[in-house]
This record gives sequence, C-alpha cells and structure tokens, in this order.
Amino acid sequence: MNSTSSNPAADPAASGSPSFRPLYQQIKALITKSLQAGEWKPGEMMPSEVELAGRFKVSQGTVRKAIDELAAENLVVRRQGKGTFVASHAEERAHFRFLRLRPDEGLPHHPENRFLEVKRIRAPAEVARLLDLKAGDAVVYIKRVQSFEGKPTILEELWLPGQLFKGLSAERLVEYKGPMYGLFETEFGTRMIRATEKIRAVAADAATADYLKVPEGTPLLCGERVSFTYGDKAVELRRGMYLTEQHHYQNELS
Amino acid sequence: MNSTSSNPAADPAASGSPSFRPLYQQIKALITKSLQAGEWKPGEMMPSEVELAGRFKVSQGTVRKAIDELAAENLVVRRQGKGTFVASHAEERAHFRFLRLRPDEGLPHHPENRFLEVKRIRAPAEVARLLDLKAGDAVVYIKRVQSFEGKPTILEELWLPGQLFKGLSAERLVEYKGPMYGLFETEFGTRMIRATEKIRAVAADAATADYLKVPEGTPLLCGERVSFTYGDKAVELRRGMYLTEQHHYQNELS
DNA sequence: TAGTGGTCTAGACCACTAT
DNA sequence: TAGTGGTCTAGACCACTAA
Repeated sequence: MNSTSSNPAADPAASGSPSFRPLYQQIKALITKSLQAGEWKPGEMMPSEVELAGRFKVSQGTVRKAIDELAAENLVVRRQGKGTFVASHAEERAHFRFLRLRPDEGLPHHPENRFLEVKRIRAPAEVARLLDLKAGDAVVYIKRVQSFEGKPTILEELWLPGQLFKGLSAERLVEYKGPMYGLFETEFGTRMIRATEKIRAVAADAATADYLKVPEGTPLLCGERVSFTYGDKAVELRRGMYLTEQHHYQNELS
Repeated sequence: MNSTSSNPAADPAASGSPSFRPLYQQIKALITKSLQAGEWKPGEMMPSEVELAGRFKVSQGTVRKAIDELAAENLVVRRQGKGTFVASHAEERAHFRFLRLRPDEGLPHHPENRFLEVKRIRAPAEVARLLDLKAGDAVVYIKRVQSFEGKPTILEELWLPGQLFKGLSAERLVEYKGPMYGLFETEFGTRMIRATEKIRAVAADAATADYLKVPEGTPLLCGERVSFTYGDKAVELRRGMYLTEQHHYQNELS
C-alpha cells in the first residue's frame, strides 16, 4: 500500500491531513472512534484482525500494529486463540491499575466503603477548571471513607460532570459490587483510560482527622487525580487523603 | 524462519530452552547481553538493523521487533535516518525520567546540590537486604540536600554497593555536572534502568527539620527507591524526604 | 477442526539525515 | 546519493482455544 493506492485513508489529500500520517495510525484512530461510540462494549470481543483488515481494506499486519498500540494503552486486551477484547474496569485484573495504595506487607485488599455524601452541586471554580466545565455547571459530588480491616485509611472526595452521570445515587454506589470505575463504564458509558496524579504531604485538619480517627496534624498523603476518557476529555476529579501508617503509595519508574 | 531452519537460536533443543520462545525474544536477550557487556557504550550508535540481522542470521523484521521492545523499555533510543543509540542518563531528555518532584507551577529546574556526607560504611541489615548484599558488606553512603532557588527541599540518603562504586568521592560528585545517574554510568559502568518507589507521609524529625529549615513535625513526603540495572540487579537504595509546600510528586496512571 | 492471535520472512517503498 | 529507521504488504506457519 502506498500513496498511489486507491485506499482513501492512505491518501493525504483525501484524509485532509496535510502531512504524512502512517496508515496504521489512521486505522488506530478509526478503531478508537468505534470504541468511543460503543460499537463494542467493555468486556466484549471485537472483530478479528482479518475481519478488520477486510473492513478497512488494509493488510492484517497494519491492523495488527494499530491494535498493538491500543493494547499497550490498555484500551483493549489480546487473548491468544480467543480474540481481542475491549478492556473493562469490571475485570479483576484491572482493579489495581489505578489503585497505588498498598498495605506495607502482603497483597492489597478491597477496602470497605462508607459513603458520607452523594449529591449534585454547582461546580466550584477550581473544579470546573480542572474538569473543563463552566463554573456553576452541575457536578456530582461524592465523599467517602475507605477502611482496610476496619481501619479508616482513605478519605476521598470526587467530582464528576453532572451531564454524564445523571441518576448516580448513593444507593446505586452502595449496591454496586466492585470498583467505582466499573460502575461508571457499565451504567454511565464513561470509561476512564488514563489519569494524572499530584501528590504531596499535608497535616490532617480537624475534620479529616475526625473521619480517619487520628490526631489532628497527623501527616497524610494528599493526592489529586484528574482522570480522562477517550479524546483526553477530563471526566473525574478526585482528592484523596491517605493515612500511610500501615500503607504506602507504590510506584514503578521505568 | 521456522523450527526446521538451520538457525541455532531458533532451535529449542540447541538453545536449551524446553518451551517455545519467540526468536525475537532470543535476539532481544542477545542484544541486552551486549549492552550489559558494554559492547556499545551509552550514547553510542549500535549496529544497524540490517547488520544485526546479518549477525544473528534472522530477518530484519525480527531484529526490529527485538529493538522495539528495548526502545519501549528505554534501553535504547531510535532516531529515524540516524540509527539506534544506547540510552544514556547523561542526555537532557532523560533527566526527568526518574525525577518526579515538580514545582507547583512552571517547568522543573535543576536543583543546587550540597553534599553532607560521602563515605564507605558497612551495610546495615536493612540496606543489605534491599540491595541483595550480606550485612556488613561495604557500601558507599551519600547524604545530600537539594535546594530549588535557594530553598532546601530534598534531603536524600543513598546507599550503593561498594564493590561497584570504588573510588566514588565527594570531589568527584561535586565536580560532575549533570545527574548522578550520568556519573554512575559514565565513570562506574552501572546504568540504572528501572526503579520501584514507595511513598508515604511522615512528620519531620529534629535533624531533618534542621536540614530543610522547617519546623519539627512538618509533613514531608518520604520516598524509598530501589533502582535496578541489567538483569534486575538492585544497585541503589535511596531514601528521600521531600518538602511539598511548593512542589508535588507527579505521576501518570495509564 | 476451524478460528484466533503470535511469529517470521522477504521484499518494496517512504521519510529522514548526512555527505 | 547512500544509509538509517519506518511503513506496508502477502504469505507461511505456530500456539492456543473452543466446539
């Protein structure tokens, strides 16, 4: 396949792209668009490489390279002999991808959740800025405490665009088993695919100390996370206070 | 190339591997061995794909896939039209790979260094355990304070295997411009390729508070890093106390 | 046995860099 | 112009899964 081919996607003039763009990148973009549109739902198998190659009129190798990158970005999961599947936060293996807080020894446990508040409010300026909304736009506000083995360890506040999370209620959150991100993608069609996190050390204020049952002034990890869905659209702001007396934040540098 | 080929690396019996192992993985291992042996030094260009394909008696595509993975692991850097180069910590672009502490606004600056101690000691049990040494083995101990714009921000302690870092002195550290990892790879032939980090929040003790010129009890980020070289061999333990009043630890989740 | 992803090859051509 | 990495193809065969 080259630029003299009849394949429209490979023709820069037809694609409207002024500069050279590899075919497999264009295929990747098309597949991503289908993922975003929900053509194949999380957990489902997507069409085989051969089938996609036929649909896009390119070789299987080109589809392969496109899917390789999607797999590297955790958007899809390849399973030899079975097929390629849309990644899902509902799967066990995905649970710890965004959960970096680990007990000092042993394997991570699933925390017990206690929801303190779930309500719709108008976005404060700072929240609106980070979520790319207008100040005053509706957002869902969630406040919860997570405990490990009965010990309160995480105090977390979340802000979600109200537009995308209509009908999200405390009942629904409590009743859903598994990670919140699973609920978000299953019930609200919003899948988190990456996030940025800023971490600092702070002293517990009176209210936080009370929730975590520690003395005021106790040093806590403070993490601010902004999560993004397809198209680098910010869809979650999360501020967490982490008690790190028996836990630590684990990170791999490479 | 298939299992009936005359290529010894592709023959499981000849390679001594009982189970199936892709050819490109074997090639990757061979190239890694050459990197480890210093056949090509950091910053140097390594042989072209065609040349390596000839040497290993495989197709260029197979070498390509091997190098693709090495590039993904930051062991080498590809430059179109030029060649493939051995990655180096001495290069500007690598400076911030392991440096996650950022100023709250603006781009990261290079800190000013003040070395408080550089000496050879016997490894305490805990250090020996993490570096896979025997308690009492010689280690180089380094203690330093890093300041940004004159403000002390990081108090760091390092332990390095004495065996690998003979002749490392305060003078050499002070005189070397650029990141320590650059010095380590240039002068001591030890290249850090990945690390694990555990982070928690702690209160500054009297000594630390003094170094960082903050009140005792100030919340600090405490990071413990173990760095590894080729073959997943631990070669550095680093414990840092970070003042996060004007800085934060930045992380990308994906 | 059929279908899927995974590996490997050989060859053509493109984009980029240096000379 | 020559050499490098980057893209794309077509086809063969392997490993794994499920019916």
